[in-house]
Amino acid sequence: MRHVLLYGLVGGLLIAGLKLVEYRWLMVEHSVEIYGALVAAVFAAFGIWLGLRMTRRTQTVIVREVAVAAPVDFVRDQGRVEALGITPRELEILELIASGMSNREIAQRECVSENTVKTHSSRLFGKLAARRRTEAVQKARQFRLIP
Amino acid sequence: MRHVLLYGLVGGLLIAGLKLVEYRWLMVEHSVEIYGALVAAVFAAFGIWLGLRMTRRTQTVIVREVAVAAPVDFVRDQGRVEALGITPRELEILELIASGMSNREIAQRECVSENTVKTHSSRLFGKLAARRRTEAVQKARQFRLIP
DNA sequence: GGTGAAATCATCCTTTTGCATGACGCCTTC
DNA sequence: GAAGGCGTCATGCAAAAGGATGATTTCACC
Repeated sequence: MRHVLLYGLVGGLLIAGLKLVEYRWLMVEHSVEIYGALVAAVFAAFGIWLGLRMTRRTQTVIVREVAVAAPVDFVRDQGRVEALGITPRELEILELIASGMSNREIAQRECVSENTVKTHSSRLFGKLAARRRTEAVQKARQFRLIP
Repeated sequence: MRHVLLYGLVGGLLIAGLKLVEYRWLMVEHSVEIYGALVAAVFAAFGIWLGLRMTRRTQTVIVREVAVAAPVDFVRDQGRVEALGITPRELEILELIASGMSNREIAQRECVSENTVKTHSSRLFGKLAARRRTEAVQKARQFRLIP
């Protein structure tokens, strides 16, 4: 880390500086205790500063999930789809049923016979354990198969 | 702060300890530089530790609002209800239909005859301009009459 | 005390839906 | 090439749903 190198450098300079101070400038007889205390104080301050510096940017980002009134973009529970063994075609029919169309209308829209639609919806009901289309729609919505 | 007092105390003890070490135990002629480096290292470490300790709780809590599937508390569009002239009873029947029940089941649940349920739903379909219960449910949901 | 909305029930009839069952063609997979 | 999933279509029957119409009761409101 850059700080450590910087720390070492500054430390060395400080020591040298203190030595100079003792030998060249003050020329006073300081006791070793005072000398040590000086060094200690300087380095302690520097350490605290370094510690603060190192931890200053330690911002703990707490992602709090807040219930925001969001137009929940629908995502299909694909796992459930596969778990129930619902085929893509059945899913289409399911959506059309949920939109309120009759079997006949669905048949015309999808260009298949009404019997085919009946077959699909029957299988769908079986897989959803529903006995009516309204129940199928309700359960499908619960299972997040349709919006 | 408690930490500062503790720091001073430990600092004094350390200095005293180092003095003892120098005078009583090792009795070796250490250069002032080494002695200073020792003290510096100890106090620097202590300072860093103290700095870390002091700033540990300085967590900047950033609350990031995340759009989460908010079960938007449903509020019925009472205006629409009145505009369509839908009666409370019809609204009840509508909810039961939307929950996937058959006319017979609704009749039993509400302790009325199946014919009554049929009448209610028929009127409901008329007011909602729906020809099937699934369509009625879809439109009612669009109109925010039901969740 | 009459009026009207709301809820209840009925009857007849049609349409829709649901269930069971079988079959065929097209793919992919083994 | 056999097996199985998927989509397609059919037939027959039973149940459910829906439409039209009329009737009765209750209750609030004028």
